[in-house]
Amino acid sequence: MNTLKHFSASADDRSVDASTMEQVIGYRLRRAQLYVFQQFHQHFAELELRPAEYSVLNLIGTNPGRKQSQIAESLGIKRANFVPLINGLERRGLMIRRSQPDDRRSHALFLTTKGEVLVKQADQAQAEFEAHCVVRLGGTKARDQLLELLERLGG
Amino acid sequence: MNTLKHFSASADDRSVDASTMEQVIGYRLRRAQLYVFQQFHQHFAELELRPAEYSVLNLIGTNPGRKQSQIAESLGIKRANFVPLINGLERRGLMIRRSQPDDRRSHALFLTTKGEVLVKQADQAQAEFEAHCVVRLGGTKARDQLLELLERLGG
DNA sequence: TATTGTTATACTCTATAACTATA
DNA sequence: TATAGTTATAGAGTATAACAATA
Repeated sequence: MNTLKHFSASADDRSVDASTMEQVIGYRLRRAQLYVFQQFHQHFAELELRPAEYSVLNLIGTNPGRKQSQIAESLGIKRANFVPLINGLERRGLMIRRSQPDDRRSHALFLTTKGEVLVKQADQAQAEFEAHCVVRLGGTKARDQLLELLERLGG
Repeated sequence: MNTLKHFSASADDRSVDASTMEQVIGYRLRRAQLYVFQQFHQHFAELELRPAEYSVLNLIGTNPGRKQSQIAESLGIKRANFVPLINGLERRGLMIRRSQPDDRRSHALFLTTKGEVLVKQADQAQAEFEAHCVVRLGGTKARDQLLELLERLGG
């Protein structure tokens, strides 16, 4: 080992300057989103629900009887990718597809009783997690500001 | 077709109510991030740079001579995934690995002249894209607020 | 023994094309 | 001919384990 490194600014000693990237909105959005999803995963581990699965069950709960394509499109999920997602939820007995008499091409989605129970638990876990985020943001006003700014960004 | 559907609130007529999910920070973060990355992709199509590739080249440009592991860790990229990423950049002649005499295990990273030229173009494209985002956010003050809120969220 | 870079691998998410059954 | 759901598949992004060279 070179003892001179203690007196020179060798590459190993210098820390990485990421100040430019830290100012980039997209980069910071990505890092924050990954972090929040990681936290979500910890809070929802017992319920065995991933973010997309929770959003689907939540949406079916507040919109019973909608077609697959309606729920999928509302969440920005391609209908082809939606199929295996709800296959898993249906296999777990959390929701069901029902054929529609008036248009036998489409399937209406409903929560099962088991699904309703899980969604209630998940909504509770989500409320607690959200409260945790609000504290870190500095209050509900800061949270509202963040949602407003994200809204303006589009998407 | 059943003409009665014009008088009843059938599932096909109702739109999906996503108001609950719209209040969820993680969900809104995800949607906004996907949208911004999609916009980024359009702005950077000519340069053939994906977000991760731009961040790597930018960081090497401002931190020449750092080890692979330093750049990778700073961006939250696992060193195993960093290898194929910079393989592509090196194959395109945008950067090079250099063996370090003082520690022959590590590779120091540098931009090539071609890489420096591309990074300058990319920084320009990024500045324009960022300005576009700032306009949508409602000014630089709103941008600073957003970055501050994302900072508080952690990650 | 520990670290750096590498390879192999697997799992998730996302995107597209083509099929089926219905309309 | 068009639509809803499905299947197959391919491409990214991400995660872990194990290895070679070096410290």
